[in-house]
Amino acid sequence: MKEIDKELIERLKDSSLKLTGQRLTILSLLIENNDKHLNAEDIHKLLLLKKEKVGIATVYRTLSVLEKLNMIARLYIDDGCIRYQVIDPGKEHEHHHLICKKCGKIIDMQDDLLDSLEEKVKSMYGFKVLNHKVKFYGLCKDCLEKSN
Amino acid sequence: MKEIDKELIERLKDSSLKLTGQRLTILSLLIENNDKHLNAEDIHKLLLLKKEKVGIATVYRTLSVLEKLNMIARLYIDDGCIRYQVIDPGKEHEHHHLICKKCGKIIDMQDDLLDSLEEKVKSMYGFKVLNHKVKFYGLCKDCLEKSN
DNA sequence: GTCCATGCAAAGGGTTTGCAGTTCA
DNA sequence: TGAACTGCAAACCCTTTGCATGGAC
Repeated sequence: MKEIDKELIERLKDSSLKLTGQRLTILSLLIENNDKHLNAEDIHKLLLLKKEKVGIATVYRTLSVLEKLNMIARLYIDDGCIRYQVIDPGKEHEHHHLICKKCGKIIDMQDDLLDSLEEKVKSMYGFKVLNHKVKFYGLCKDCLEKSN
Repeated sequence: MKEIDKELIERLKDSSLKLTGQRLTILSLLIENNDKHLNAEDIHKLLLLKKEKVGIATVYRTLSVLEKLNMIARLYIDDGCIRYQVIDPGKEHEHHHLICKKCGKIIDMQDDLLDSLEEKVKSMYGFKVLNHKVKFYGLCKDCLEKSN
């Protein structure tokens, strides 16, 4: 059994929740497609493709459970719908994102380059940073090259 | 007449749009309450309080117009609704935000501390940054003090 | 006078909820 | 067995749209 599944089971137990096929399936799907930043509808469609019959309500409820268990995190790309990303247990922080304004591509940027900034925030505002979300909007390499 | 109103009129003209009382009123309201990060419903309620009769549809349409004219910007706080913030004409970038996980307070942080980071992004990913959104989640000064 | 903007109400899309039946522990 | 979970459909909320009226230029 995968490490992440054990983690899921443990956290479910801690909250007196049950392990179900649907929950496992949806978490696996999120892990497989973590770079795609799926929303509820995406997940539902992918499940149908895999011939897994899961109601859309269950998808929403499962996402809500996984979020509460701190296994996935909401990700607001400015396209008006809620997308999710699996929280890497080894990482304290979420990814940064590079979002191309032209083609809409979302690039993960894993480097934790903000540590010095967080220190400044602490000293200037007395604000203790626990997590951060950073999004850079601009033009990706491909679109930049095409526009030249 | 205020500088920002002139700006509005000019940008409306540039786009062959008209200046209306509603547009002026909503922009003023956004400026007055810029630290509150209003959403469409907030604005509608505030207008009713001021005895200004503006339909909710007009609020949405006005926000859309102001956004296209680049006078306000969407702001995704992770509470599922779209909030807006006036773009300071003198600033290239939007504010950064410090969001307290305990009391929900949102603190504007105007310092542009990310320039060096943007350069790194360009060299590492070939990604040209045009704008960025940075949110720090954590504990504000007050909540930190209370928890001690 | 012409085009754009508004208000109302209805439609739309994504998300949540109630309920009866099912599954997990 | 009992509490939690699921699927379905209806309800819900926020946002958008169509249309006739009103207003800016």
